[in-house]
Amino acid sequence: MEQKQKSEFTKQLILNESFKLFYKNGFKTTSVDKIMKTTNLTKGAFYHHYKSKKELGLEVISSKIQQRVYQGMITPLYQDGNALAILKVTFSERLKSFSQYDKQHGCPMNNFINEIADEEEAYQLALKRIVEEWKAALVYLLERGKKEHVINKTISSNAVAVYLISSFEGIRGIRKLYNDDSVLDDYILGLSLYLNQLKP
Amino acid sequence: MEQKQKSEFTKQLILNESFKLFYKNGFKTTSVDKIMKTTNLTKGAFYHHYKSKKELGLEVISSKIQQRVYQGMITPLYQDGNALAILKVTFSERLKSFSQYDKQHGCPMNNFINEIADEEEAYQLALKRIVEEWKAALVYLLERGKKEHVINKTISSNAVAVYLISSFEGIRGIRKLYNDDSVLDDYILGLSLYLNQLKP
DNA sequence: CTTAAAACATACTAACTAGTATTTTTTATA
DNA sequence: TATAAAAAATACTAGTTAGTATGTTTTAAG
Repeated sequence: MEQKQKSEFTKQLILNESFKLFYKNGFKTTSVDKIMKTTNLTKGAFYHHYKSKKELGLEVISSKIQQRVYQGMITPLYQDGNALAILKVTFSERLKSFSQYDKQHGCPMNNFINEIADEEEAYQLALKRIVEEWKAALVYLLERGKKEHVINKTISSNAVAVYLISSFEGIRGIRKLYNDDSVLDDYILGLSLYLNQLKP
Repeated sequence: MEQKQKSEFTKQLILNESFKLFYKNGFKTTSVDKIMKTTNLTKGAFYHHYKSKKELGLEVISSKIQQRVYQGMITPLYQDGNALAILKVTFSERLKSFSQYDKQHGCPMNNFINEIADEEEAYQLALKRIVEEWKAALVYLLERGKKEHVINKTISSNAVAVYLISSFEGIRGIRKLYNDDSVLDDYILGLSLYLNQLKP
């Protein structure tokens, strides 16, 4: 009984440290050796729990990264309340809540997308799954907003959802180039202009 | 006299092949060995022309990538004509003009930003320079549009410029996840909705 | 034609890479 | 408490990495 728990703990430890190192230094340039050094375990433990680095990468995406996006950007969209206000708050508060570290290193999902999505279909699929769920949540909220006469019925929810996701992921990258938040402030202003124009 | 030309040709050859390989496989995972194999030259030639891989990376950014962004996204903004129409055409035509290969591999600049901007200040600066010139061109065009009563004077040109750049770079990444253009069509629709709302 | 420098080639280093083979330690259970 | 399986450690392989040291070839200029 205790063994299973300990084993699961080890696997999670490797997963957590991997996520951190991938976020900090990139996936391809983080070695299994480096990961295992931070866990104070050895390669034997790694290959006991994961059959390859690729398998680990996929699990980091479908577990750690998905959780993060859900918590920060998807779950809030299912709240009750004015759809437009929820959009505005979710996007801008998320940006404002990031630590200096997170601003400097961008979006873990976007980093993965740009580093390895064009390399291997398995990564592509795992990442697409998250984006699609994000998009679905946005479309749901926009449609609700339309029903409740808060959002212009003539606009395409799909198009707005894609545009919102694109701009958010884009700014997470652009922000890496700067050492202050002015570009984020510009983005938030641009976003709120955009959202205001979705009114009926 | 001839020597200088040949030497310059070699340096450009290395630069061009590097750009292609960085675009295809990423910067950190493209080795100097691989680059020199595609040029049919050897390591001796490489380190004669470039003092390090980092120096090469910086030159790829400030030369190859800058040229590409200028040609595709900046120069067109300085055309005469309706500012809003120029924006719409420049962004959507650029997206539509990409080859399958370019759609799959995203934006070279955005790839660099997400791969190495948080690693080394020199890369950050070289990339920022391009983004700033792009932003300046957009702001110039938006201001001209305001003067010519084509664009709403109350909006912030800076904010719109940042929002446009973010969404464009974002969609270039998101598109990597898909095998068809529907997400690009959604983006273009979302963009034109957005641009229409910039009218006075 | 000689000479020196520039352009490039060859052969190396030391560190790192993903993954494997084998052994030791720990744990559950009979 | 004996035993087998799970968990983890150790030691290895074969390949790759950026960069260097030392050659050889080519070219320009006297």
